[in-house]
Amino acid sequence: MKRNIDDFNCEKELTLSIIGGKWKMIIIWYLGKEGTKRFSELKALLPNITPKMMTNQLRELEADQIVHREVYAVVPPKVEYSLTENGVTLMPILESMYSWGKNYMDTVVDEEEII
Amino acid sequence: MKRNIDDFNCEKELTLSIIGGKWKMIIIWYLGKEGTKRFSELKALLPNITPKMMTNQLRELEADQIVHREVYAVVPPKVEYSLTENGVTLMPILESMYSWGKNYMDTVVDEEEII
DNA sequence: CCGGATCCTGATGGATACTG
DNA sequence: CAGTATCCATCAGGATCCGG
Repeated sequence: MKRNIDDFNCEKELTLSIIGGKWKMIIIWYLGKEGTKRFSELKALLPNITPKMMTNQLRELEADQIVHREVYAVVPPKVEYSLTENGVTLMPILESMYSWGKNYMDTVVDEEEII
Repeated sequence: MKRNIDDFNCEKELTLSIIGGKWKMIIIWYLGKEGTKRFSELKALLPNITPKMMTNQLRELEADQIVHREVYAVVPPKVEYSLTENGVTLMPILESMYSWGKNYMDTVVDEEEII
């Protein structure tokens, strides 16, 4: 993800650019809730994700220092992913978004047309 | 923004789909901080936005019941935008994202290469 | 078993000009 | 003043195949 500092109107946008990817929030969520996961364990939690997208999203989160990637030089290959300290600090925000969305669904969503 | 309920892994994604537009967060932010604004007042606060995008983003926020649109039948035309109660409840999340992003910038961003 | 390389598409956002 | 209309650029996300 190219990121130009001028693209941000303010710090909120930076935050959004980090968690805004299609799968990033659930990845962070699971790593935060369940701790360290191997590539295949994580993939098992995200039924519809392709390996490519997993790699893609994990790499971006790694570049943003949200996720830590630990490679073990063993056969068969073993790679473990976990949250960094920065990543852990995101959890409260995800919690807020979770409960806001939950409440929103109850009060608004079932009144409108969802395709 | 088309929104299919099956696209959401969980409620966080719903929240993201609401605030995730290019300009939505700043719009909500300003309406929350400064209160009711006319179209042109809001546009003046967002230097690089085009009228089309303003309309676009405001209409989506209106459909999601985050923003209220009040039209006055006068000449010249006058339209005022304000946050709904639902919109106001988003402010704490934006505050969190703001301070997280601020802190992140101090601790991480200036260490890495930003193009 | 993990994930890189390549190619492709549709949604999203932008420029510019015009209108009730 | 408060938008529309039209056209176009970009890129995140996905399919598929390949490699260490």
